[in-house]
Amino acid sequence: MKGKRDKEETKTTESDSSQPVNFIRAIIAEDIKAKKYESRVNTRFPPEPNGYLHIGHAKSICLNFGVAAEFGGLCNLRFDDTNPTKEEVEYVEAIQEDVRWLGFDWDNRLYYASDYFEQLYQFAVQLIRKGKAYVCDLSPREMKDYRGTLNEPGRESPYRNRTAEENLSLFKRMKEGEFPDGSRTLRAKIDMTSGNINMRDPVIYRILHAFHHRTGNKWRIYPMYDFAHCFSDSMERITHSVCTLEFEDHRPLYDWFLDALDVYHPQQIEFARLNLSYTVLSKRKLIELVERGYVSGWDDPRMPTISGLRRRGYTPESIRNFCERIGVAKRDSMVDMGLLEYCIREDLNKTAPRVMAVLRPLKVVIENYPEDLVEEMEAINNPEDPGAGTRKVPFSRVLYIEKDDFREDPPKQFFRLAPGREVRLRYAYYIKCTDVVKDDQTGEVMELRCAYDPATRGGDSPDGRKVRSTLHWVSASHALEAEVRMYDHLFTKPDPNDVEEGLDFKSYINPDSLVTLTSCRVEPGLAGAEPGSVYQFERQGYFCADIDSSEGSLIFNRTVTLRDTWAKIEKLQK
RNA sequence: UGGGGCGUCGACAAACGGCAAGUCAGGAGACUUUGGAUCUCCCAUCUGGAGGUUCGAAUCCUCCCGCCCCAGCCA
Repeated sequence: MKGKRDKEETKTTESDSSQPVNFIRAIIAEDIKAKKYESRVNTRFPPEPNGYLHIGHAKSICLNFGVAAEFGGLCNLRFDDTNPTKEEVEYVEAIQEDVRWLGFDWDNRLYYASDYFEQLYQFAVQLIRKGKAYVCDLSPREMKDYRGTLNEPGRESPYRNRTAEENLSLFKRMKEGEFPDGSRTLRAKIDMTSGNINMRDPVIYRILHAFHHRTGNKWRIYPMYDFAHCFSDSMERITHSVCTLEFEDHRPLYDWFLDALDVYHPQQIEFARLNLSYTVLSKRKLIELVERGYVSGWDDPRMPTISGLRRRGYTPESIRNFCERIGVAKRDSMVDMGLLEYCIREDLNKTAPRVMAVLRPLKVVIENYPEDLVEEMEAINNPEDPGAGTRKVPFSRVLYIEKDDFREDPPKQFFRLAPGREVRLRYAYYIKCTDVVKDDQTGEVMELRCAYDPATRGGDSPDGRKVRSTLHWVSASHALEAEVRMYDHLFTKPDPNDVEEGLDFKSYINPDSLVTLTSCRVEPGLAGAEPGSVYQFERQGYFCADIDSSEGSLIFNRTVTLRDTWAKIEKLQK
């Protein structure tokens, strides 16, 4: 058993072409070789519970948990909950659900920065004792003024040289709640002339008389990110503290705090955050979409949130594959939404049962088909998976086909049904269109009259004649009615963050990002489709039963369309 | 004009001085009872630019150009 495992491990390390190398994996591999951190690997995923997780977080989750697993290490889940004014339990619960759903497990290593408040307070006291921190009475306005600008150095606070005793006493009184919000801060004493503004005596603690979702009213002072994060990493004995590029400037501060108290020192490594075309991935913007009602909620299937993607029909597997494919690097980039769509198609193609559903029904009467006859046609559930078996689909004289599958004046290369033309009905018969019934007033095509060839049952013609097209269909009297929500990109612009003068990102919201179709007809086998279950509606795309769906009212979300060669041709013709 | 990063195919992204991987997109064809899937082939004589070092440079050096981040008591 052990021998076998060793062999497998050897194999995977040798063929590391299967695991794309990225610079973070490379650093960790080298550290292990150099016996740094006793060759341990312990990463962490540290979300702030102030919003839902999105696909950009998935990149970080896959990286942190993935790399830990790969090197036989651990990854902690830690809530970075140091700002009670923005954080909520709703988010901490949703975040855990999403990480778990993505397929990752933190075992018993669920931590909160707020669990460290007492220890963090002690660290701050130590810093004061060492003369490396001081209580500052500058108002926010004044502090900004003293900070200087990008080009000019800052000036030292007049409170910078208080004695340790005075600082200790003041800091204690801050903790006790003696002072109002904003009246004082605890600051690190570093260098007001530093070119790196983060080093110009950054605030470590601020006064906040706010209720914290975990510590209640116990604290009136809360640590800032830079202070809390490095020490949290240190206390958890994190080896590699992976974060996004905007924290690169904070690394000197991260290092400064840990060195100042000479404690265990993880290393911070930064990578570029994900940008995805046709959507936004900033929490601020996502919150705005939710709160202003541009979408139905965090789990609106158009949202790039994990919960939105889940409701849309994306699988954890497809998202993990996506994160693997996009790679990890330090340069800013914008990943094509098409790649995410490719990943879900790739997954669903292998697993989704095929089914026939008519989204925009057009009535077809097979005039030479017996009035009362109903035949059960055998259909393949998944051509990619023979084990998925077959099913029976009822066929009768009156059917529905897709409106788009008929053209009175078929353009070049349109192979589907047209007057006088013969096509195949999938798993059924060849039919030929003999007549078109139109509305007298509008001229709209209301119904097609067709003739079938009984010799083609099952879809093959004994005389070997070919038809260019195969259409999906449902039997009118057997089909179930369903609502189908056709989702598309939330934004019309590849980069909605690139705003023109006088507009903002919301100006580019796609008005057709949701088109609801109500009188769709689906094959009877879909009765009672489990919410969340995904199907391929043949020739259309992948659809999943929405959580709003029930036995009595079927609702499907379009996850993604199938690749559509005809749509491409048609677009070129226009 | 300060500090920190980054520039390789339309989009991602490898290559760590030895002669530009792979993936998506795109194109051509084969096959096809999904215009799906699958399969085959094509798609950077070139790595932001200019010099230099070297037998040899995307990789090293110099200068230039461009893009991103930082002036919250947010993370």
